Amino acid sequence: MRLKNSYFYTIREDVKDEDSTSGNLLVRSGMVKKTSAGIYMFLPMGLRVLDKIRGIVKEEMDKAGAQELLMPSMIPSEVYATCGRLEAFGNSMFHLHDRAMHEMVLGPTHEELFTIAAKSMVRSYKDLPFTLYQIADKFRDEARPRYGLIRVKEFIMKDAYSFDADEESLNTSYLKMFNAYKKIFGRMGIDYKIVKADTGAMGGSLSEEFQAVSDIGEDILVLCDGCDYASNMEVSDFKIEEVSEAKKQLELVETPHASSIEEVSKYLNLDVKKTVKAMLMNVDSELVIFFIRGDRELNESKVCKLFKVNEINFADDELIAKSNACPGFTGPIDLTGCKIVIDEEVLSMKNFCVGANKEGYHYINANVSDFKYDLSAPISTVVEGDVCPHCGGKLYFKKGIEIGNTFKLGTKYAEKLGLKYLDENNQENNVTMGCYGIGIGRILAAIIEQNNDEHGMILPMNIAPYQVSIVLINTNDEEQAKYAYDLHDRLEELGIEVLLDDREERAGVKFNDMDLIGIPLRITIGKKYSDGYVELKDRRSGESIDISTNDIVDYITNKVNEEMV
RNA sequence: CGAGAAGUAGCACAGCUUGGUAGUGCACCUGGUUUGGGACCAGGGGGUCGCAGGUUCGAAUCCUGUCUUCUCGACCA
Repeated sequence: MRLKNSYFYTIREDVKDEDSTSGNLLVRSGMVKKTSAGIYMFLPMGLRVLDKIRGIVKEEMDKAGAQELLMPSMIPSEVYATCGRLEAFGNSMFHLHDRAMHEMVLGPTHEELFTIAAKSMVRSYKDLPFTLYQIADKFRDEARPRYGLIRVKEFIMKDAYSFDADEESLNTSYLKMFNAYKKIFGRMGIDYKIVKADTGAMGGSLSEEFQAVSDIGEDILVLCDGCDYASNMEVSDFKIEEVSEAKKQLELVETPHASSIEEVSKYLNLDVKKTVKAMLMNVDSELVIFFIRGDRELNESKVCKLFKVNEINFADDELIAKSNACPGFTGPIDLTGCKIVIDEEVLSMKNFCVGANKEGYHYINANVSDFKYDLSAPISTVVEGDVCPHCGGKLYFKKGIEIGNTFKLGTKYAEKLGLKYLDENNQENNVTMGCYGIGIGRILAAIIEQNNDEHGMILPMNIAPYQVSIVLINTNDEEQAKYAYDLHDRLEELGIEVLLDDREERAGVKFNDMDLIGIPLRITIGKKYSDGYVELKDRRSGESIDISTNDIVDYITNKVNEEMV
């Protein structure tokens, strides 16, 4: 490709409305352009990169035996109503209607349609198993789009669905996809972790996330320094530390104006780990007060699962008034008028501090035997330094960008949509499903977040929009120009993707642009040409060497092949 | 959805307090000098100052409303 007379631009300064390195570099390189919040155009240079990522994903899906198809984006609402997912997605789904006022949605994910497609084909156990996938746009009305391509309202996703006769067969299909994912992210050189995760609106029994490690990641990954335990904070467990301490006498103490945990522990000169705080929540319009150790947070996803609800909210004053709780000084002792749930950890705590349900007072040396409760369950989040539930090692955190997710769905969708098969004994059974997603755009953002410097993005050979660039320094030198065009043509004939910068710009402008868009190898044709040499520069290492014009084609061919994975 | 900030040329911004010819840098066009890491000189093109009302002889500037974008939170497969 020649740059002269082609669509290509770059922006020299950071743009104001991008809040991430990758978002800024994508916009500055002219790969994408924001249409509105969370919606982007992919311009020619950006589409090439996207296609590379898509290509690798497709290759590995095909190798794993999955078959590609394409589903529509505009889908009748009834399809989602069948499995109760209109509610599950709520207002993160885009709604529209056709001229006959039929209610439609823009698909946020496609379990239902794939299940319906499978129904057309599956009759007997002999028809199973198989796996289908598509690479297509998904629509989710994010409350707050963020970080360039990472959180957007319209995005390209690879979603695959496996169909099996039973759980055992699902495990095989699942493992195939799981291994394909490892290959995909491995080939792209992404630094990632696989963590156990919440199944959320998808439902099912197991969910594992592929998380690209990055400081701008929105998920917290809980990792262990002693073993390979890895989980999303939403579902992360920890080992409760036993406190062996003689029980002391309960005591009411004055704590004027100290209502927050920090204030109380400071005022009483107590370790926060010796305090228990109350979370006054509205669960299904009922007041539930949760008690957890002072330094922890309430884990919403664990609580939601416990109560089988989609969401919990803070209780309002009206609801709180149904109990004798005193916000800021709420404690479990003699608390009435609400449901009391304590974290499992509290059972192991001794002589802790709790609110006294009386303005300006707390109890110290409280113990579980001092109060009644309705339920005890693990309901709090992990903090760094907690003990690993598997090996006893120390847990630490990293942030991650979710680039892939695999689910064992089980029979949820098959049951609701009537996807059944006849087994060897002529018995009707539900098909067991799995689903597997990869965010194509997120991968691009994650790669850039992990690979950039002050000059721009540094893309791997198999992702970069072009493998090699040729910078023709002096476009007026006819001999050098002719050589540049010839070299370009010869490399292209050999199947190498070349970008020839033949614009009438100064050398620095061209160098900077090639660096910005992350082309791995750059050939410079300039002052050493008369001696029979061109310069070859490696984007990642920054090292450059002079190569004879006789050897450059072979050298480039070998180097490109070497780096393609 | 709650709180805050901002919308002026393709991009980044000044001007607004105190109303009176719409500016700067980059980018773009023409000519010249340059030519290996974002050149220089001279000349030039490009704006209904987010939108709609209002106040005023006169509004980018003051007032009201509205839309959009960004930040923090809530939400999030």
